[in-house]
Amino acid sequence: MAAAKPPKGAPTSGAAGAETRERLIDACRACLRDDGIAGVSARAIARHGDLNQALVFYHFGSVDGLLQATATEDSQRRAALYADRLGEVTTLAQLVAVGRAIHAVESERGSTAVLAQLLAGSASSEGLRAAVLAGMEPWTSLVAAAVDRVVAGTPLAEAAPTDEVAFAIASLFLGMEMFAGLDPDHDRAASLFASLETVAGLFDALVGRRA
Amino acid sequence: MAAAKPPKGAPTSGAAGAETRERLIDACRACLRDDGIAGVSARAIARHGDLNQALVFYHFGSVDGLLQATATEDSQRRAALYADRLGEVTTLAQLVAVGRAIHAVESERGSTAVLAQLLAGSASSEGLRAAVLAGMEPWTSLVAAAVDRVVAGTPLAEAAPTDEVAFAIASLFLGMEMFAGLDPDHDRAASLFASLETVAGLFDALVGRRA
DNA sequence: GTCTATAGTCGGATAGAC
DNA sequence: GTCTATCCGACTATAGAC
Repeated sequence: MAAAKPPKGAPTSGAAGAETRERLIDACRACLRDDGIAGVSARAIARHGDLNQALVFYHFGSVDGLLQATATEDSQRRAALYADRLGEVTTLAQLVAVGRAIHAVESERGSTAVLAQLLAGSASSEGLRAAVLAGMEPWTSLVAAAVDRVVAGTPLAEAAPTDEVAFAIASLFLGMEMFAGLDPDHDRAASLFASLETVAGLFDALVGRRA
Repeated sequence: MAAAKPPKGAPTSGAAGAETRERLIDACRACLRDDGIAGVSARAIARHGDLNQALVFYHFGSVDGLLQATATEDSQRRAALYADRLGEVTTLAQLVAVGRAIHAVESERGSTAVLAQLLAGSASSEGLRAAVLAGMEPWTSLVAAAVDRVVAGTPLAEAAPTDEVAFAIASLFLGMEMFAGLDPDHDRAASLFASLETVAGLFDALVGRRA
């Protein structure tokens, strides 16, 4: 319920401490990916990174603080990594192609699964909820801008406000990943993207765009 | 990790026990909705339903057993409730309208949020994973059949295999609900459905359908 | 079938040695 | 900054009274 309260502001400034901080966040990611939010604890995280349990509290004040830091760092990494590619999108086919590529990478890394678990955890932590929400904003802005360019000058520009489409795309990614965890055998997302590319091609042709 | 193992098969057959079973499942739902999977415990569930903590173990063998029973019952309820309406869908506009109605009801009840939490929890419980997966099947079949009727005779019949569209729709619902929990102030799902109805109208007109 | 009581375990968090 | 040791509360699960 309480936000992160490290002993004194940010206790880490030296180089040694900064590396430990990173290792803790990495371990937290791995723990979320392998065991889910329900399996997270300071001890479980420490086991995943071969670290000492007390370090969680020294560097982040609480388990919740570490989860918040993980959410923040993950979303910054994502935005930095994909800003360029999303910025170049001008057709639906390109948007779908970029989406497919991003999904492939993030799914492989398990990053979307981690986000899903953080979201689930935000039901019981106000601070985590705020951190995840703040982290989503730059991402959805990027997608919204891309959608803006795709529909510009088509009849859909009015019908499908970009915020909503960006929201739909983000929701789709997240939901797909949650279901993917259920049944890892067949990768439905991959075949869905293949179908989407066909539809996107039809759409672009319809509105007179070329890739 | 272990599946449900009630003391002896199904220990409940009398009427009194059956009611307690229901109250436990209701309390489990409420607990998942309010606190998320990370906040679930036999004690927390008991508090939500004003019940005794030991009853969880008598009726379901373990907390995980109760979560599995909740997943199963919830999906049966959902399928029974919406089979009729989905069965009558033949246009995209109808499908979107039914989707909007279902989302409104389920979102209000918190049922989709409960499903999202159960899915998150299935990362750490093989038994729960199986229960949720089994519960999804009748539902996706219904949606797939509806999509089948919608695209029959259009160019999309080839491009968008119904299983994938059903998967996409289910994913979208789930993802939307998870994000909705982040930011309950504006209901993005509602405005998205409004936009979708416009697009659906365009599509139906394009393929020569009328609602 | 439901309750109280309790054994045993695990996790959050801190104190203090190094 | 990192480690060990530890307190304390919450949890799962069971035994046994009612």
